Amino acid sequence: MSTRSSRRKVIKNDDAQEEEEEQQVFMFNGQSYSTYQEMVEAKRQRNRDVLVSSGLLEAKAAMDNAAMEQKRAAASSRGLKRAAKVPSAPLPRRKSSRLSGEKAPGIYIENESAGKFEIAGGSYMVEPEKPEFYNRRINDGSDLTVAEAVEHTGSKWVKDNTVANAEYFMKTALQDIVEDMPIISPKKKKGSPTSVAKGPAGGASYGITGKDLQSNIDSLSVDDETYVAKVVPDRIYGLACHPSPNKLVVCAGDKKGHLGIWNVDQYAANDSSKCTTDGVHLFKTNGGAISSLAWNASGTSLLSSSYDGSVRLFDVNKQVFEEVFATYDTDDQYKDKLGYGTDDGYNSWIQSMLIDQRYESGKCFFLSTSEGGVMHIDLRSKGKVTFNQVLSERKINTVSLHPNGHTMATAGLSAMVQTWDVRKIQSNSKTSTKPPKAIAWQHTGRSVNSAYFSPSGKHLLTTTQSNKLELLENAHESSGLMKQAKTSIRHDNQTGRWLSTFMANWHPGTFSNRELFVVGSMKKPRCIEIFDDKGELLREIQGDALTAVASRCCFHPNSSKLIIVGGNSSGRVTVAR
DNA sequence: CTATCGGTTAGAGGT
DNA sequence: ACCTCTCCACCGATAG
Repeated sequence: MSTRSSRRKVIKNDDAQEEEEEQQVFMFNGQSYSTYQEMVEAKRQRNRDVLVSSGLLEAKAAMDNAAMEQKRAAASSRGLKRAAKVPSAPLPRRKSSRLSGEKAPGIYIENESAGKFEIAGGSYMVEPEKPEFYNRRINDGSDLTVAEAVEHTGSKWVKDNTVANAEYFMKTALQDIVEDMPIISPKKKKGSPTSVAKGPAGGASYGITGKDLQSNIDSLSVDDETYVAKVVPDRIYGLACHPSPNKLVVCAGDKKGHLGIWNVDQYAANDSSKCTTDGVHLFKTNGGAISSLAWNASGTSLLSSSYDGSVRLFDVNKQVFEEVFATYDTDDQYKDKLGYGTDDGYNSWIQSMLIDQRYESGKCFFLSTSEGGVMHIDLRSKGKVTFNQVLSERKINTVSLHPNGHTMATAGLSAMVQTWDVRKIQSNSKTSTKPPKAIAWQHTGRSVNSAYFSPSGKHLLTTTQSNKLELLENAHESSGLMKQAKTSIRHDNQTGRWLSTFMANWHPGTFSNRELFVVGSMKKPRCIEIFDDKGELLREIQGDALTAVASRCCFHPNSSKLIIVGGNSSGRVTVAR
């Protein structure tokens, strides 16, 4: 349909000279109108009709109603609470130096880009603000006591009893929890490890099967606000449960380097009137986002890796956060550091960490970097970098080790999933004779958030930016281009820039040959999804207490009942049990 | 090839 | 009820 009006000049009388008067006719939709205004009115009426007939008005009304109905529930107030604001004295009125006649020193901005600028002119030079420690780390790398780690969180979070509460929990309560743990780990064989040690989490089979498993899954709920607490101030990157089968202690690491530890059942165990913390204890252990958090199998040490390039280890017996690894550039002053020469520049950081389960101590781990590097660190004796190799041109998001103990999967921004033989990776990119070669690979079109081997090793589970969850069968046996995944689940993984990316995560045990994984979801109402290794959606857990997207989720590794924890973008942790 | 931009996305906290 | 802040997540396009 034409919406253009046509304008015609009609000459009424050719002969009459003074009859040169123009008479205009305004055409619209085949109708003629004698005045412009009438034509416009007709056009407006047409537009109104189109709007009404399109149904958009009804649709809008329906949406408005729906929006009214599902009003956002208020976020849980359990957990961290800010110290009350102290009203500050009004600042003295600023005096203009220009008005008071002071002369500028004749400086000007020489070069400005990306938020940085150089000041030139005169003798006045402004030194760019230098961070106090390498890569804005929390300190020079020395040990951090529990009290210091609490104090680093700042006055906003530290109240009268905060330090004492945290010290009591870390020293007494946590030690009790560790001592209370049954000894599950089998004796370790001497010599070079051939398979992943069956720690409490390592692929142990659980008694729950068939109907019991389903009813266990069905019983999971997030209805009560006691299931939610603010554990860290900012967005959650790393999430981990303490491996104790009897107690629920959840740890979360946030964007700013905070570590929050939530003793979930403190209320049940203690007289609630005495609890001022809701069981939440906050520390700051790293200077940048905590990219990964993990407990060793025996629950004695907690490792945190950070964007600031450091890895800290909290040992329950030593009661300090020890910097066990940190990246440094090739400046001579760092020559003696373990991480000498592992920092590739200003936009290089540790993207993920994986505890190497072949060694029970938890003293060996893999690190992946934003520059596509993978390192293996071994702290058992003096501390060494077993290897440090560039495996990708772009950031590597996750590293996963197959239970066979030698097939490693990497995934990241290069839009590829790749497998490698760790036994064949030489120690250093610079000195090795040949660069490492992938055993197998698959192209995913877009970046891969994560790729994890299932506890049995049968499946490699990927979460991708092309909105898929995929299960690759026996990926450790393929070479060359991998076969397309048999199971591919459509899943909205567009979390945008304010939420942590989704990373579908396995339960570390098996359920008589059945395996489970958990993943967050953008669906409304908000929910957490559980799938099995066939790709079947077993449950969407939703409830009144789950009001925000749980972008990082994991299972409790050892509880005989299923427990899921999820972390959201405001530092809150939700427990489904 | 590198840097930068705009678009997308969700939630809390303050007024 | 609105407005503001988040600012290395990632994609695709564009400029230099």
